[in-house]
Amino acid sequence: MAVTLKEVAERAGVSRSAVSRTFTDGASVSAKMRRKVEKAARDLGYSPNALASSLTTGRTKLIGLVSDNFHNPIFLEVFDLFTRGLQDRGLRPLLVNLTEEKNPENSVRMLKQYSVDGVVVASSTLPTEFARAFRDAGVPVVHSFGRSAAALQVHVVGVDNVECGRMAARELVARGHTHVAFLGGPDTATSTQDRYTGFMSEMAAHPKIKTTYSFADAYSFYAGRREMLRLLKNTPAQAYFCGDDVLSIGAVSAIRDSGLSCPNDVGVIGMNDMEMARWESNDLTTIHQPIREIVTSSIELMVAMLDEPDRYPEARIFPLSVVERGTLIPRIK
Amino acid sequence: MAVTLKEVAERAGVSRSAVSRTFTDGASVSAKMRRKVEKAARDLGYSPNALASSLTTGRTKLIGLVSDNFHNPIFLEVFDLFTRGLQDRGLRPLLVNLTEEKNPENSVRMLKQYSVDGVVVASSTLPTEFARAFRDAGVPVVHSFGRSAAALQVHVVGVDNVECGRMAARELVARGHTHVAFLGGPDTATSTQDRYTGFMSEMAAHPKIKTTYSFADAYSFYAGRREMLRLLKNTPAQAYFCGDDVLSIGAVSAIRDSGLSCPNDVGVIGMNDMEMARWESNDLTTIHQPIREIVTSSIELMVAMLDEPDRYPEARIFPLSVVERGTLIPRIK
DNA sequence: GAAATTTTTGCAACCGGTTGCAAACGGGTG
DNA sequence: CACCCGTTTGCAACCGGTTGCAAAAATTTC
Repeated sequence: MAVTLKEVAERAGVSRSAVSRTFTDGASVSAKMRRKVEKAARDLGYSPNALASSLTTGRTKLIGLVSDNFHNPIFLEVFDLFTRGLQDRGLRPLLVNLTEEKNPENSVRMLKQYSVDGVVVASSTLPTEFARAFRDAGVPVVHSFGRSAAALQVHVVGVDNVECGRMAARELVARGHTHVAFLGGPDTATSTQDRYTGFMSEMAAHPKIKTTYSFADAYSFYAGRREMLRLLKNTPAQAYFCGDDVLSIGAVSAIRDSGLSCPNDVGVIGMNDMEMARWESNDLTTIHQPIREIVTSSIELMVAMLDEPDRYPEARIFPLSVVERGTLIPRIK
Repeated sequence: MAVTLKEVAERAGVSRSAVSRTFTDGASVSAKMRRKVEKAARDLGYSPNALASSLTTGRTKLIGLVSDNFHNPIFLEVFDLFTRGLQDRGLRPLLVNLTEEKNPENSVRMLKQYSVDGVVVASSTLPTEFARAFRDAGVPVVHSFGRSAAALQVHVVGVDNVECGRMAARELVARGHTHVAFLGGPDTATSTQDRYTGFMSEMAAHPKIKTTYSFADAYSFYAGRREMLRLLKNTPAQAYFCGDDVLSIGAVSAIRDSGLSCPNDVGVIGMNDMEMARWESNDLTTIHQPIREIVTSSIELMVAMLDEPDRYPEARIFPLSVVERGTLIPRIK
């Protein structure tokens, strides 16, 4: 079917090695030879078989892009950034959907079978064992949007979710509220756990402010809406830190549909600052997570690891910032 | 690094062929042999190299998943369905982001280099030349969400966008409006062109109803909002068919922010019925596109083509249906 | 229990490339 | 022109598997 090296060699009247060399840069070929080979290759429409060469070189330029987050629109932005960034560096993303996959075994095996050069785990909800499983299989791993444990086992790029929780708490405190609350995503997600910890630790410094918390069962609109509707049946807090923008939008819809004003009766601050948060119809006050920078940095780290697989693991933590919009009353003073 | 067939063979004290055979189903191996080999393989942690075997079998189980639509949240649903569907059949999606790519050459070459078994082009905006370019390269192609031309060149799975335009027109007519309009996405997208054609052809049967049209420059919130704000400066139509849900949500936000009521002063009907359309905060009347069925069918078609590459091209067209929600006044009568 | 038949196994060539090594080449010196 | 040295080229082995073929083993038949 496809044109092979051998055919090109025959047509150009040279050895197979010569053809191979003209297509690997850094190899020694004379100008004359190169011209002959390129002509023959062009005539035949030859392009080298990347998989065959990977057999000897040990590199496939395939990168496993593993995620379990196919429902939160922010991940479309993430996939866009990852695919383009990888492509620009000549790497090919092999997408793995881990939704409903409770253990990493299968994916590890599959990615090993395809000899990926590295794996990017892009998820804030997957337990750290997943990333570790890939590392244990001897594959370079970057965990984007992951948790940076003290005893770092794999490279992590993301934000400090504990600090995120604190930051949200400080924002709510700065509004002068007397009752604030944490409305997290599923409490199995590491990001939720950390934000909860941060939120609570900051609030511990303000014992006079009543602080409550609860968890929605997913990072989704309906989970947020449902949980907020439930909360509104009793005495709700004056403002909520929701663990995610989509969740927040659901919560806001619950507040408004209950005949309450969103910033005035019940405030909401989200997390992520996805594109949709900016839409005038949502106008969500939220904490900005620099996803572009996180993705870019993850890719750079991945590229570096391809040359230096045993690189000492590092955590790259990016700063967060509050984006003030219309779902939280202004700071006092 | 990785364990090879040869090592397993040595440890089990058998030939390499024997090992190969126990890992290819349908091959002849005795139960005793199988046990020996599997034991050795397990001890060594062996798993066969899919790329090496592809060299002789000519199959990689790699499927190029090509798209240029990384900004419309509905495509996250599409990617979710595709990746899971392909995985379930033992196929691996190699994701290609065609954003900003004006010609197919590079991607065709790249996918050929990786010897993909097939290509799924998932886009309603890419010109048909892209799909054709892959077919010309001798790779099985399915164009999902594509246009089904009369002279079909590649397999297409999707909806009839001309009919979609007609259906929207009929809905607006049924409301008794005297001025309706088409607000399309970019007029370079084939889906927009077809919906425009259908809309106009249906309205031609109602000469007493004023019909106008315009195009937003993307399938995006801001494009929709911007265009609608512009339209509202003059005499707007009583109801608009917007070429996409995200566009619609932008248009609705423009209407409401201008102090007008959305169903009563200016109505909107969208297209796609993405998850977000259902959210109470949007409550968008729209035309449902059965993406789950389209994706499933695309995958089935792809699988069929792997066995029969020269299959005669077919178009699989799925029916649309109107989902009535809150952005269009009720039908009269 | 021998012959005929079927199943299992190993050999060796092959898939499409890469690469270490040594031979061939080219050009500069003396 | 012989000699030397740096480049360029081809040979052949190898990467990790698969597979047609024939020999070996197991099973069936009489």
